[in-house]
Amino acid sequence: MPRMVAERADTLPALAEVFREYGYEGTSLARITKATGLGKGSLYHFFPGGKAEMATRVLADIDAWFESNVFAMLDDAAKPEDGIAAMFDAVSAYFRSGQRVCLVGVLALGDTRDVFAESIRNYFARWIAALAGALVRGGREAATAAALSEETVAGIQGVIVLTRALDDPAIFVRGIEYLRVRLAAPAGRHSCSAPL
Amino acid sequence: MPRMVAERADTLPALAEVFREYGYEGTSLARITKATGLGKGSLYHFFPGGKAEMATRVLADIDAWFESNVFAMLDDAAKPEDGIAAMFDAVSAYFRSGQRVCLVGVLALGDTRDVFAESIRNYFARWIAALAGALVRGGREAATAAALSEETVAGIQGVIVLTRALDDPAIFVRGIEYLRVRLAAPAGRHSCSAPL
DNA sequence: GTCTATAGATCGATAGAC
DNA sequence: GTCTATCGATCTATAGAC
Repeated sequence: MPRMVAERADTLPALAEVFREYGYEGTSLARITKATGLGKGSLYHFFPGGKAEMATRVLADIDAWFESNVFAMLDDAAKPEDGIAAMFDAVSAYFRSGQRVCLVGVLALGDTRDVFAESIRNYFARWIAALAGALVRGGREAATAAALSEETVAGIQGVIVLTRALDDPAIFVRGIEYLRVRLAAPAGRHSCSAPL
Repeated sequence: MPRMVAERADTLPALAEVFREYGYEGTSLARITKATGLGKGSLYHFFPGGKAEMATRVLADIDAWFESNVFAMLDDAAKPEDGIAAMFDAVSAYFRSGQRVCLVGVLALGDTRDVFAESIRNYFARWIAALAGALVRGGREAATAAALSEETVAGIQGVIVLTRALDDPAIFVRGIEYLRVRLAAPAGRHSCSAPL
């Protein structure tokens, strides 16, 4: 039977939401105690390294989620196009049509980038590599797959920014749909006429 | 003869750099005094509204720069493809191949988004509209131009994020080149085979 | 384990001398 | 105009009662 009392891992989703909303510098311990319902004593019991450790553990938690729900599908789907479709579905749900921000991207833009550099790099490099692998198994040339996967992952980050900037989830939906169609386009050249 | 003593406008570039590097919450007055060389007294003389006014004026300054160096070229270039080429050149130089971050994008992701909502919205909406206008004059259909311009502006934001995340300016260069080629592709359909 | 109290530093902002 | 001094609030982090 799961404990009602929080374990450290139970606090991570709430923590992640605070970091996403306020960024690293904007996330104060006061906001964290409010979001988690835990006092500072408990927080420092779970995370002796303080705020930096909280963010590190959140990043690891996010990475694990993507590993299970996105990267693994790209690696293991019997039909690579199914894995790619699953990726877009998972991403659309995870980012709530662009109303939820990518914490890894937020940290990449900030001045604390160096502190979390390895986590940030691994997350994006793993994502790009997994997508490129699926594209290669789907018949693309290696160079084309590498370029397409890089552009797709960047494109997802871009539509999140633009969706937030214009406060219009339709931008996210259109952008993801465009990226989806582009990857599904018949192989041969870098990109082909997309029916948009 | 220009005064050696700083006017308010003279402080804006240094201010912008601090906000870019540290975000809004991460930008302290201590960092601002260090970057501008001005004491708090002078800063509050120039910006009675404090940090919020500093950020607002910086946003207006950025918007003016893009208006002169990007949007106007898109609007007024005799040949629209020249305006688009000028846009990519200006953007590549401005963002220093992705090593410099887009402050408007950073603010769009943060929790202070609401405070600067109008500036953020105007910046991106103006950019997308100007680019779409150039594409239409270049022979694209209105709907295609609207979609392409939205995807291009999002794509630029995305490659900035990814370049910072992987700390590799080559990603920015490749991404911009891809976007450039895509917009230059012959009209007719949404996108065409790009020679990448 | 979880809390309250609080330390010590830094925050944004103001006052007043010059 | 620009500075220093300083305010009260808030920050991260710690200490110690329970």
